[in-house]
Amino acid sequence: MTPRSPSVNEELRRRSRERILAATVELVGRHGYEATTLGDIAERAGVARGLVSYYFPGKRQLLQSAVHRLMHLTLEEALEREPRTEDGAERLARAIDAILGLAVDRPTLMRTHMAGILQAEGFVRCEEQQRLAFLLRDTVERYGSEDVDRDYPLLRALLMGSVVAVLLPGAPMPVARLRAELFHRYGLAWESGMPPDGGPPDGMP
Amino acid sequence: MTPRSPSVNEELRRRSRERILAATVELVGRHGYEATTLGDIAERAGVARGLVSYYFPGKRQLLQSAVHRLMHLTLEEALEREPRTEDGAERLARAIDAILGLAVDRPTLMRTHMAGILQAEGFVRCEEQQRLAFLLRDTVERYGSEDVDRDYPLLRALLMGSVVAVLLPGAPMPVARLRAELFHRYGLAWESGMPPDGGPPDGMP
Amino acid sequence: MTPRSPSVNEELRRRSRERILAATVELVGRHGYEATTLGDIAERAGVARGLVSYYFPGKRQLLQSAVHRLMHLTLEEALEREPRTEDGAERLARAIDAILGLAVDRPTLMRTHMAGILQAEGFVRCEEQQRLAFLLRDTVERYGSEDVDRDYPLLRALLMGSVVAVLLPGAPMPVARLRAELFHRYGLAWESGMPPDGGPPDGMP
Amino acid sequence: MTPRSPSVNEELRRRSRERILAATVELVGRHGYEATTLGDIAERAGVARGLVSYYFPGKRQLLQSAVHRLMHLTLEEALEREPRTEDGAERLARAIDAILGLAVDRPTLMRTHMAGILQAEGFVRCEEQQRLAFLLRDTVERYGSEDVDRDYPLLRALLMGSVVAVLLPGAPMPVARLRAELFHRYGLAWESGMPPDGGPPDGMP
DNA sequence: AATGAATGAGCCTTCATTCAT
DNA sequence: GATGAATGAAGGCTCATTCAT
Repeated sequence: MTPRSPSVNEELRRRSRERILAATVELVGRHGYEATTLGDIAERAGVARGLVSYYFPGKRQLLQSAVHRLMHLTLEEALEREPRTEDGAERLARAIDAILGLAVDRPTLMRTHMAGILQAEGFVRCEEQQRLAFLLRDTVERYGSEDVDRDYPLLRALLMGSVVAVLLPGAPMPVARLRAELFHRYGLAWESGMPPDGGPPDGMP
Repeated sequence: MTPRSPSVNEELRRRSRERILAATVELVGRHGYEATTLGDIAERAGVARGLVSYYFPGKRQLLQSAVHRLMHLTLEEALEREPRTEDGAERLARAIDAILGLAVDRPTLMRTHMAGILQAEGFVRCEEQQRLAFLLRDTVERYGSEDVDRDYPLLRALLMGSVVAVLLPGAPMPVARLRAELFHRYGLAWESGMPPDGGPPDGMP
Repeated sequence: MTPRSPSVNEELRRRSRERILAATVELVGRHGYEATTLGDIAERAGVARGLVSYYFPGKRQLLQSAVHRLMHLTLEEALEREPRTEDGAERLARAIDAILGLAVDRPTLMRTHMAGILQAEGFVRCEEQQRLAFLLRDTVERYGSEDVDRDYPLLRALLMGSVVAVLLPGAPMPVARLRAELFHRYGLAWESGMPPDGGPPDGMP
Repeated sequence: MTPRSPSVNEELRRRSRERILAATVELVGRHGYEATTLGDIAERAGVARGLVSYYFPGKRQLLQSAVHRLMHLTLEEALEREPRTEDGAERLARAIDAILGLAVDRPTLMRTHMAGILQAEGFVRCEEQQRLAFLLRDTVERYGSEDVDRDYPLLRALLMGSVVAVLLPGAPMPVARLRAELFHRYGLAWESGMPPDGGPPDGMP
């Protein structure tokens, strides 16, 4: 007989949002953007169709939030992985490997994401994007950048361009080669980073 | 009621195709992919709505053909520009500058194009794409590659990734910087290539 | 192997338009505005769903066109009815009876129509409305008005207000009474006009 | 945790209701029916979204209550205005002027209202409507009607029809003219009524 | 009495594509 | 070779309403 307490409401909201974001990553990652409808996402998330529109102002923005959240979580996990390190170079290496790893592990999702942010009006500053940006800026800073406002966009553009190069249909660039170029550019040791999926790819010296 | 001669027919066909392709480049370059309908394109080209679908098997493929044709023409012009040269390095430099120049001159078109080829089913081998590929392979070969089947995809991926990096919404990478990185990678002299729009950008050594 | 001739196209278009308009009058007249969907209308008209939107820029405008067309046809028929007359008063009487007759015969349709033109943006000058206006202006003119630009709006407003009064839910005004007031206002003889459905209603002196 | 006393509860309820009704008049009067959502109204009234539906059984009914309440208040004020009068003709004149005044002062609101009661199921007997009806019946009675059950609906229909004629989009009827016709019909003196906004309009004899 | 997260039916619209001519 | 009327699936979105608290 009493309205729900604010904290309960917040928890309710948070849970619904997360279910929707998770469902989005899953379905778009599997079937692509156009083949996934908001109805599919709602169904998968176990919420009503309208709730998706209630929380996210559009399909594209939803995907943005979902992928940026995934990138943030992945990056965070890589940076905090044991043995935890404070070494700036090591952290940058881990960041690079985390992003490239996403391209390898979830090619459809990342392709869709890249396509999305390239399209007009496709890039929107959502909360999740902000969190990812913060983490990446911090990584650049700890790496020893003297001008983060210059070096962060550079790293971001290089990473995104690399993701595209790796995912290019027809004749993609081998990840190992791109990793090597990026590592070389930033003066990182090959052994750094440690891609979750194992050691150096085949064919690398 | 005399049947048209085959050659006249072919000429008619060629003209219609070209008008459609030109209209596509223009409209998509101005308004983007989704905001441009096949009806708009047909109207602009001065042909009937149905003719567009009659010549091109889909909207996406039409865009592919249109952009690849533009890239091919641009590249060809750069390579044949006076003073014509047979020097492989110079020709590669010109090719890189031509592609980066397109990204700068027609950002919306190139963004749309990149988004298109990233999407599932987005990349189709059309005639125009073949011609572009041939020219680029030739450039790699004359540059001195010993393994064109390895080096051509590499160059292609690097170029496409660079276009994305340059066009990245939010915080793009400066073209000059990217040009420098590519030239350095391929051991090209800064003075090579000669971007049509002038000499080295400010701030570059 | 030759495109359809323009005249054939026009006939095709006219037929589709009319089927849609007729279906609209029928369905909205039976079930009301909100209970009728464009899909229902398309189905009834035997055309594809999209064709309705192709010809009419919106549901409301479609209804406007449909009802104005009906009013025009009804009015025209009343004015041309045998014995045809050139007498201005008689023609005005017929016009008044025709409009009031519509309110009586198709209450739901006319209620919906009145509601439509009262709503914001609800009144749009469509071709059908123009034709109706022309006929009514002509009637006012032949009646002997010295200032049609003043007297036509007056008649129109009186007629529309009368329709509303006749259709007012809860406690409508008897048509006969309203007819009497209008006829008196314009100095028309009770015997004029001749409503199609018979002589003077019961209870009138 | 002490239960609120019944009277306090009632006061709370009354206040919430009134805030909602006021917000409705304001928002619908400004933006129209469709452009106003229950959410907007709740926000403006400073209550929760659900409370509006809790108090009023539907959007249409809410609007009915809101406008009928406004009409009742306006009418009441006109009838009680100093110098207060018991003269039946004078009171009827005031009533007519009050209603026409509303059409002039709040065109969007009254248009919306008329559209609402014309629509199927649009007319609902709410408490506010009852109060308005009572006041108008009383006015008819004091005016000297011998058959209120016949004359009240007549007056009501004439008034509503007049409001429509005045508000007709495209080519409305001048209020002064309509006022004259109504006054003439009921044998009222032009000087009666006294529209709040001043004396007889220009151009009237 | 009041809250607001959640519901979900239903709507209009767009537009690539087809096909008779 | 070309036309354009017609198709019809698909889609995102709004919003009045419900209900647990």
